[in-house]
Amino acid sequence: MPKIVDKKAKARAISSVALTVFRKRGYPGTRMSDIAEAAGIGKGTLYEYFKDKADILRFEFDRYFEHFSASLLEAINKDSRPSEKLLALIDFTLGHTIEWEDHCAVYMDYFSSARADQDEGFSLSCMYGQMKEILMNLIHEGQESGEIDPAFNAAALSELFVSIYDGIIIHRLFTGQTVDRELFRKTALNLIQNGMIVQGVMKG
Amino acid sequence: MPKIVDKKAKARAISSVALTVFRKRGYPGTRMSDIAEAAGIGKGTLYEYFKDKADILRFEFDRYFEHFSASLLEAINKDSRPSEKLLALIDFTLGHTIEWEDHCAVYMDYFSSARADQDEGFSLSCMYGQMKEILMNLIHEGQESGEIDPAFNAAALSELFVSIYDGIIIHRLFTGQTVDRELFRKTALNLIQNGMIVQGVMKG
Amino acid sequence: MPKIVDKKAKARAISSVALTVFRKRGYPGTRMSDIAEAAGIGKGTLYEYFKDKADILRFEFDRYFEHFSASLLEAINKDSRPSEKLLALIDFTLGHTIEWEDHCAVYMDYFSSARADQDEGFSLSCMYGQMKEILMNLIHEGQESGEIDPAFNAAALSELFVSIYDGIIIHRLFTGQTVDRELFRKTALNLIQNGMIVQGVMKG
Amino acid sequence: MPKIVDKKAKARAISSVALTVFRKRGYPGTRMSDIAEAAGIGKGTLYEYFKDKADILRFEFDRYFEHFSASLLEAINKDSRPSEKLLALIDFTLGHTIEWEDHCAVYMDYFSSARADQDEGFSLSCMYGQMKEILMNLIHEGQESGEIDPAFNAAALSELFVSIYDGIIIHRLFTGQTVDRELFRKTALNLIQNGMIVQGVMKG
DNA sequence: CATGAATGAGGATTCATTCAT
DNA sequence: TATGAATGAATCCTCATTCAT
Repeated sequence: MPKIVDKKAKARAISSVALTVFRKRGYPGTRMSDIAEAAGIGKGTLYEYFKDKADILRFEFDRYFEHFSASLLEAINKDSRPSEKLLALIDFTLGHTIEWEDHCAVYMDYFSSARADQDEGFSLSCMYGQMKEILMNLIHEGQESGEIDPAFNAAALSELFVSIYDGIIIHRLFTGQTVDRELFRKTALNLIQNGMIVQGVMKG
Repeated sequence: MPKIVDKKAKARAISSVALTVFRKRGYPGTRMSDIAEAAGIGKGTLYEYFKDKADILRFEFDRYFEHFSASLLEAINKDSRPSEKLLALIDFTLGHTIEWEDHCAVYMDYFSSARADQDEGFSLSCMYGQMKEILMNLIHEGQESGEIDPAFNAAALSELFVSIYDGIIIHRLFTGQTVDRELFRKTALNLIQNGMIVQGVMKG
Repeated sequence: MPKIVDKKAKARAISSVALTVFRKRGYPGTRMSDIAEAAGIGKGTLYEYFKDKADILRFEFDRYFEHFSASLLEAINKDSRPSEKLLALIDFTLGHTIEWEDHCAVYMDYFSSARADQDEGFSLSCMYGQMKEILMNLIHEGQESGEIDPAFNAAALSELFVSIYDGIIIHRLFTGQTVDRELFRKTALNLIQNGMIVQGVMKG
Repeated sequence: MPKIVDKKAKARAISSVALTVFRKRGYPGTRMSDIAEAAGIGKGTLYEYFKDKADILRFEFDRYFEHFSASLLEAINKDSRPSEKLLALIDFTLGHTIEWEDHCAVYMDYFSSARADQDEGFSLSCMYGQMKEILMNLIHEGQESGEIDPAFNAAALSELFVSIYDGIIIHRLFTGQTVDRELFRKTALNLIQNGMIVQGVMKG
């Protein structure tokens, strides 16, 4: 009678430990043995749960992304106006970088390693594309309803938002946090709100 | 009489080639032999001009940083008002990411994977620190003169600007460019300008 | 259940093989792959048991030194008179060079070329210092009790003995053995005995 | 009209500088560029005067050995009795290690590298053989004339003398000098004299 | 299932030697 | 003759992955 274990659960437990190690040492700087040691299991055991090193990263990234996607829709649908939805979305992403801070490091690691593996053309545009799509639609709607300054190019603006999201993550990764997170979040939101929203309409 | 070579010039030529290789293959994914081959020289020759792999990057980084610092002051000093200076500074950095695109991409790549051994004399925090200092001073001045919305926390705002700078670079690294650069630059500048500047004062 | 290996025993087996390779090819001339091949294992496996090349030697050196130190005290304490102890000590060291011939040869080889980086924890001077200390004390005692010719300077004489020890080893390394070892040992002992001991007292 | 230089003289000047570098860094630890730099010439120039790195060492060794051989005969022939000749010879060699101290380091380096180069059988016995031959003859003569203790095996004793010579050199190389050289020399000579010479005969 | 011992491909770096000038 | 720029063979060491137990 084989020992019965919840493979899924153990995989999650392992990758969760791995995440903290990745966070500390960076993905390329982390050895499989580091992970095994931190998880208190044998090196070989890792391969019972994951195909290879990248697979651990991928697994944890997927968790991150799934949660992100699911929560995103929820966050948007609370509000009704396009501009409100848009701000809610942005606020959500900023909050998400705080809540899933450890994963954000992985997020960067994931892209870097993915880029390195595939000589050319590993395009993340598909993943980002989804996000930009949502943003663009909201911007368009907001511009049509007069809530958002029509002077903005929707594609450029949505790309900017995604870039800001990435930037906040990586800058924190590089320098650590120097400013209080919630203050930082509010600052960012204010800047975007002031910069984008047509005041008369919002207030009216 | 020996062959006479302009060592400085050749070092620059090599590191310049190396940079494009780093861009294509990523820093960790680039072998010294790749660089040598691309530069049309022997592997050993690299070590006549550079201490090690990181030294090649450091060399280009210095060039980048020197140019950045020098141009920055120039860009700022054209204008007189704090808010104008601030916008000029932001505009300059955005333009700089376009002009030095390869360098930016490679640094992001390097720093996001180096983490573990970030002590080799790449003055990342020094560069960011300097930048934030300048930003904060301008924001403060602008707030005192009433040009910039006093509701903003200067430290948070300057960190946000630097984050946006990083974000633009890394997002481009991940996805390539999907939006016209100049349009993108203008969009970012507009958002920041609208979001931060007190209109009455500016127009007055 | 993993393969269980007596790491200590395997390390000794490997280093033991390595020693013979060092002896044959010289320390600098021995490649890690030579050792691996001779030991019938993979190159990487060496690093499971030893930090680096020098560590293999260090391991054998420790074994040698431990055995040397332990046996030394034993050899001395059999006799009671200082002069007898001294001769026993010298006799012991001469015998030791025969018994541990390979080790001796390799150390000479190592130390005569290492010079530049003699800081890695080979306690050469410590070993010599200890030895000279013991020798000097015995000589002094012997001189006080009238067994040893008081004309000798104790420090110089003990340094001479250690030099002879080194000389016997290195000469054998260079030329191989041309004279029967036991005869050689006896000759050396006689010379020293005759040269140092005050006859009247010994015989009396 | 070519620049006329005394090739021999320049070679000697170079190898003389090289010697001091070898002494300091050891032969394997000395780079050709180190020598060139110390000699104030270009790296390539070394190859105008020497076939390769080993050739520089060999050159300097030859100088040493030639001087040694020539002076040796001189030293011996001053005295007439075998035992006096023998002691003079030993005294000469001891003095020689003091006078040619720098070369002694090279002497060891030379043998080590020679051993490393030739997988097997690089036998120094020919060189040492000459020395041992002389020693053995003197010992035999001394024993026949009753000056030297007939209990000694001449071959073993002469090998011992050569070993002591080597030992003094290498021990000094390892540990530096701790005892005054002249005192050390006298001590060694006394030990040998007392140990070997039949007193009655010498004095008689 | 679990393990960790074994592996070897892979890469950075060194340095004696060559050779164009 | 003198040079030093260029070279690439050679070697150490790392670490993801495999597999016998």
